[in-house]
Amino acid sequence: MSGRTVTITEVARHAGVAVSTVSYVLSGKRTISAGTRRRVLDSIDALGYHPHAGARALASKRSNVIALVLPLRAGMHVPVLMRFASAVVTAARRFDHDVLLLTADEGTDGIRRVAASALVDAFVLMDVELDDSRVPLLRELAEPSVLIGFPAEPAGLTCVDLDFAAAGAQCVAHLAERGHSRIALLGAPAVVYERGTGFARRTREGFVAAVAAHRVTGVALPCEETFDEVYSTLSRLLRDQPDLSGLVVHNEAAVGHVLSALRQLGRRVPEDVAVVAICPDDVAERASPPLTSVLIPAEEVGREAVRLVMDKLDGKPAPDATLLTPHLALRAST
Amino acid sequence: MSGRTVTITEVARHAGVAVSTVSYVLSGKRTISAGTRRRVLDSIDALGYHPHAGARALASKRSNVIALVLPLRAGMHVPVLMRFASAVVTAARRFDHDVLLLTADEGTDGIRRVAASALVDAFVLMDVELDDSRVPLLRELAEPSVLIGFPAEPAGLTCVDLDFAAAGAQCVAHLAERGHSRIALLGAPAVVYERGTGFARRTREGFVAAVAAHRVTGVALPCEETFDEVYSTLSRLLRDQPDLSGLVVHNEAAVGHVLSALRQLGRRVPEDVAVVAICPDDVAERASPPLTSVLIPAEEVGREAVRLVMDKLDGKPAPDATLLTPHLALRAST
DNA sequence: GGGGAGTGTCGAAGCGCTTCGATGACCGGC
DNA sequence: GCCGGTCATCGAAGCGCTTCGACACTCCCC
Repeated sequence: MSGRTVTITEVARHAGVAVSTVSYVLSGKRTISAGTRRRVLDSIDALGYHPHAGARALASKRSNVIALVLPLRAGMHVPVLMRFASAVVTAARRFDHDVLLLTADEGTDGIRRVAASALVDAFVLMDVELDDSRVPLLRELAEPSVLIGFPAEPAGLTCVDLDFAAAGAQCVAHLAERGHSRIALLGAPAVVYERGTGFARRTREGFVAAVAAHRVTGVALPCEETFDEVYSTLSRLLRDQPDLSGLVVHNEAAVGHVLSALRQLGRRVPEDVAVVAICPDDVAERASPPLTSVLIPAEEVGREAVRLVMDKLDGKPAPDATLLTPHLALRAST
Repeated sequence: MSGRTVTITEVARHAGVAVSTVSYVLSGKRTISAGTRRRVLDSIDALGYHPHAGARALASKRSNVIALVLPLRAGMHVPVLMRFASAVVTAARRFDHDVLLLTADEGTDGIRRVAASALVDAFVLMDVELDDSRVPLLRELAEPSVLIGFPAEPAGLTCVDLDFAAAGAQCVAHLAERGHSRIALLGAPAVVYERGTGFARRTREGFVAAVAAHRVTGVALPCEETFDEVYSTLSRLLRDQPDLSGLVVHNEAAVGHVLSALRQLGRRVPEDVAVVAICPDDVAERASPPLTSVLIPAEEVGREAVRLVMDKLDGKPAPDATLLTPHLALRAST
């Protein structure tokens, strides 16, 4: 099979109709009688026809490809990124679109280039930061875009993310309900807060607000990702506050170290210290003990981002902000 | 700026030349006088011209896009995958190509579809397994492809990977030189070996061969990824072989647990047990103590894969197998 | 039983680019 | 001073598709 590539003309000839009729069968943009449609569809499959993407893009001014733009900083959050990416591809396919991968190496030029060359119809940006250099460019582009994460000035943009403030608050509420009155948040490395990464700050804000609301004592600390740093942070914390009994960990890479360090400091989980994590499910499940956690719903975020960008492509209005409700999964650590 | 999109016709008019001349300036396929070239290039920049990707693909039968096909199984190896992906994109850009991301969800149909629709010119497959359903399809496609990893029957295919057998052997050699005569390999979870994943097996083979060659005692065990499993495997191992003093860990997810478990079993690293890991650099560096490791050179593999696929696109011959030499980085754990 | 409103289908004109053959201008050799 | 050969450039023919206007029917209402 597949000697040469099959064109719409051959399909038309095979089905005994005009080329335009085949096109209309495929696009559904004009009514076609059931009989003709059948014949055309049969010919399509008999010949193994696939429309030529370039020709289609040229004639229709739509490439049916969206760009997925990777974050500026590699190294953070990595496994989650992969799940986002995979979710975005899967969701895009459901709208009959493919996904072009763009890295930050090329910076804003890459975005400009693929937009200008009509390679893609729209953009999904992952892991947007508060002060993101790609954002101003997006504003002047004709192509629609959706951001995963929130920049400092999100007005007029379409952004999706987990509601991290609610996630932080939910962890506090959970620990408070369990009777813990002195708790701590171990967050991202200090540099991440300084850089102004939105999700880290928002979690902390949610934590702080909930601590006040629930009338418990809580302290939020940044947390480096080496065992030694985690160990010393924790031992200091437990020395200063011996009755600390609840811990919220929002740092995927440090989760394992936190558990090891507690073990080594002679604290049992959950008997002495209850631990809630904000991290992907697989990390929480693989920990020992498995962690009660607020999962980062990568699939859901990816799917939602694609849905929004498709709405915008169709000219439908899209809400500026979409915050996905966090869900707490109960496991052995609380 | 950028009211409407600029076409080659407008560039030609602006520069006072024919459309074909502009095209030849861009492609270099015919000689153009220096003066004309200059004028054309100036016009291109003045107008901000970018060739329309679809039109170009239609006329030239080349899309300048390659497909990057994600592995069938998600969840394994994840951060490394992301680095591969990023390396592939960066390398592809150097050849003026973009990268389309394909997931396994769509299976072989996705590959067939993008090939038939001329969306991509070539394929790079990540994390190929011994018995990979995508391989037979690739063989019948006209588009060139390169595999990262090795299937069971690689004849006639172009494959790239780290030389895992050499990596396993190198770890053994390193430990043997340091005077360790009783060592063990903690590998991937049992299911990974059963599934026939190439890199896991090849590391083990390299380990076993090197153990014999260096006349040391060595045992290779699969290794699950929860702390409890790691702990019990290790404690059993140390009970049965109290003088075991060298450990090779080829399981990114278990690295942290191995160190915690050793700590908890009262063995110091490297004083009591020397540990070598085969894992990405960042994992080795973040461990405590930082691990001597054979790094998985994601960037290099990605770059090499792209280079090979571009050679094939140009009709140049490409070697069937490319094995990248492993490099051992000395750190505190041995 | 003639006019208007749908239906279903066709033909042709592009979309923006590459590429092939043709054409002029210019050169050196006789 | 005319001929063959480069060199630089042009014009036009597609590439495979979508879309627009036109056309031929059928149906129904007055």
